Amino acid sequence: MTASSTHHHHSASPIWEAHARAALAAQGSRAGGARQLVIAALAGQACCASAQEIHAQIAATGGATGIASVYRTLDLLHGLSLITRIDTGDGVARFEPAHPDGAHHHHLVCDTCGSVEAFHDDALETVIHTVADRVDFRVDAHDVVLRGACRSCR
Amino acid sequence: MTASSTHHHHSASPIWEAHARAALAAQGSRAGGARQLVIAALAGQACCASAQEIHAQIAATGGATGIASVYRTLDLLHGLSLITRIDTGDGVARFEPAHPDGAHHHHLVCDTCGSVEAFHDDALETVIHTVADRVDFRVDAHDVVLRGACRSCR
DNA sequence: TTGTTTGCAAACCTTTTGCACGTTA
DNA sequence: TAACGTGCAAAAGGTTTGCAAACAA
Repeated sequence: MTASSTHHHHSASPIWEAHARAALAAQGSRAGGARQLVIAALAGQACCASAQEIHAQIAATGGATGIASVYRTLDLLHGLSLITRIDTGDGVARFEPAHPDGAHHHHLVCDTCGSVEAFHDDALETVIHTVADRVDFRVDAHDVVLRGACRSCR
Repeated sequence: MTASSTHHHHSASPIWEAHARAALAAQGSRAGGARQLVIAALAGQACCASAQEIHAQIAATGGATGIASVYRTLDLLHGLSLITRIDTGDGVARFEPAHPDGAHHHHLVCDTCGSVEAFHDDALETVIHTVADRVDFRVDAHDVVLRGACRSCR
């Protein structure tokens, strides 16, 4: 049994939040207000979210942040490999926490309604590592996106 | 022997070009000038290309086309599944001919120089189909992007 | 002729950047 | 205080759309 379900594995990551804060501090970054809000929003999301969505969610919880700070924080976190960037094909970048243990999932994107679900598959990971070893390329990361119709749109 | 090399499989597709033209005609579309130029440019490309690149290449070969017509044609072709859309992660959509026999490849993207190479792997295709069968989602297409550093940037 | 396609320009959206002000350590 | 972070507004792409002229069938 190599495959898990498509259910989300977590809807909030206090562990990741602490990890991210520590990594930033260790790197010499300061703990500004906008930065904290973005990290908290990322930690609280179930799957990937765009910069605009994170900005909106911060506003919805009473926070106030410039959109530029959201983009700058995402850029900073991504540069430190604290978040993963996902392109679901609609021209908008989405992000989600990158777990320190390397655990990650891939995405099912509905072409009709645009919803995104997560899935994980060990056999898929194994094959990708095999491919990564044989190509003349140093592979640091990989993305797999399955497109089609979700349960409700099907 | 399940895996092929990372070399490009074709640098021009007259077969695809005829196929695309026939599909458009069968569907009632007219053969306008811009449309022909975009189809010819797609047929002649080795791997995926963005709308802007296709537009530039048409200009380079003496053609003249409005960028809007390039986007409209790409949209039309994509809607008929005559081309595949690839997102390499830089926020620009890229396209390449979709072969009628379903043959396709995936991409290696260099995070340093942005170059894109193609690769194919049968085991990867098999695993993806297995995953597609088990998830609660109708999977119509899939994309795999491996990121890292190409030979020259490594 | 008649509906389709095209080109231009303007509009849209996401993302980036310059710069002055506010904040952290 | 000295460097860093933030917000605003403007700029920079890429992509889409309205519309009148050009064109294919």
